[in-house]
Amino acid sequence: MDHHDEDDAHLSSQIVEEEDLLFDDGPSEQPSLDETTGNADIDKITAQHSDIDETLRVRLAGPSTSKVNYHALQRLFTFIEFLINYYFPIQAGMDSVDKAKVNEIIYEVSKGSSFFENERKKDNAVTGRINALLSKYERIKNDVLSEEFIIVDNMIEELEDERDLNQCIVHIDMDAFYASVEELDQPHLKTVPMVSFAFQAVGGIGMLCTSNYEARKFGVRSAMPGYIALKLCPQLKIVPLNFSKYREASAKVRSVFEQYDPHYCPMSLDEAYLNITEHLKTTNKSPPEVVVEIRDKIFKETLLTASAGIAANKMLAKMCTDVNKPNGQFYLKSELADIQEFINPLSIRKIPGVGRVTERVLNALNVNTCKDIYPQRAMLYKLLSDISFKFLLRAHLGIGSTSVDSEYVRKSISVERTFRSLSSRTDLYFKLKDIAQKLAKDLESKNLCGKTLGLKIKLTSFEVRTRAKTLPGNIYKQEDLEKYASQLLEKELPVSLRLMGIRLSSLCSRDEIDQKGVKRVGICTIF
DNA sequence: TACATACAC
DNA sequence: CATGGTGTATGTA
Repeated sequence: MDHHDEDDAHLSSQIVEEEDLLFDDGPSEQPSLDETTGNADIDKITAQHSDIDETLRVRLAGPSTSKVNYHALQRLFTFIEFLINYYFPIQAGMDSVDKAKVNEIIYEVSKGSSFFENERKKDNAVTGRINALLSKYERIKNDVLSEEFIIVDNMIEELEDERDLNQCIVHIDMDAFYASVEELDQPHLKTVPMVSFAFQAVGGIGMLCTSNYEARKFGVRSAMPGYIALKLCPQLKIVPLNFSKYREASAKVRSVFEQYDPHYCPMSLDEAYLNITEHLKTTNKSPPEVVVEIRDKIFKETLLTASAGIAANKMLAKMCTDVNKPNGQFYLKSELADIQEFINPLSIRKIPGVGRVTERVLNALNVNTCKDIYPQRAMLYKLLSDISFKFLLRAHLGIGSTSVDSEYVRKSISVERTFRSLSSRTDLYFKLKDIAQKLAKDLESKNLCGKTLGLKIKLTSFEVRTRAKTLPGNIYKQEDLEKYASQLLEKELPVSLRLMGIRLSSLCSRDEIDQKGVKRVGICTIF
């Protein structure tokens, strides 16, 4: 896992590749087919009864699994299944027949572990947050909110000024990237459920990085512990990671991107944004034709397939990628009507930046699809922060950034490790030295130093704590990292830990500082 | 600034 | 038996 690819500086340690959204979100966005479609009824909002089984199961099932409303959805299940098979008859991973069973198995296997208990705690915290929001709502629900409607509608007008429909943005995502690369070398793996793994973690197989589409049919996904995957699919074939191979394949893919947008922005080894507006001026081809050409070239170069989304901005392009994966693409025309039609029926979970928790919160406020945001706008304006609210409004309007740029300014750098539970002073300080050394090495290779030092610890109970201190000057040496991190650790003792990490932020280049660690400020004159 | 959370990959 | 690592943003005190 040691990559020194400077090009990948900020990506080099990404282990888990893209989430398996196919398996997940099929059913959860389907309530829009139900009678709940249409304007969310503001009076239907009721206090959340914390259904531990339901929310916890979803939480345990992993980051990419969205809510399954067992009560409401059970009824819809056959219908949804029919629809999915009708619209996506051959897509692997869409086979969600056993989704409830998968979550059940994960739940049963996890039950009682420290991890589980911690998840339960986090889940309860979210329920508490939701109830607080709902009681806030109770107090305002009878207000007319006419002022708020006016404010929000003005806001919408302002946001409309941000809208730029003149760019053609493409989001490209390699299909089951690591698994597909492995299948090139070992074609027999294509027909068996297979995963790549990493993280020896504390024992056993470790955490899974990616799975092929055969494995996804069993509910096996990235970021799942190996032993649970084996429970779901005992015949699972587990393959070790070969990062150099993935980087090699990625370089070939990127050389194709380069031809269409020299400023393309890679998000990981297997994913990137391109702005093909300029390229389109050099050809008679339409945007989707160009993207077919790009995917074609990728295939010829690597024998790997990619999926793509084409739209007016990055958010929409990313959402479009999801529509026809794997090995497909979707073009959303840059017309207001088309954009609205595309966005409205989508589950809010499809909005990049809306995860499990936000989905739960919004669902509690009767916002299930992007369309629901609009009728609820005055209420949401009252209940959410300005930033969160504007974020939702932009999503609803289909407004997003069109800036595709590979420039990157790092804001922090860190090293963290998980290990078998440690509690003796000696062991803990030895670990800390080890981590400080790794961080010092990274700082060295990137020529960085910084003055805010953070310590992260995860107790054996999975409780996470972070402690930070801003120092008078910049540091980068192992001894300094170790010294200040030790001071922070000291105050936490005694503890039994399963993880330790050190982070350095408020960074600057070592070239910019003098011997005292004081940042040398460029003399700015007005002459 | 310090800390906890949420999210992406 | 057993649940990762790196980085960003945001809310809150």
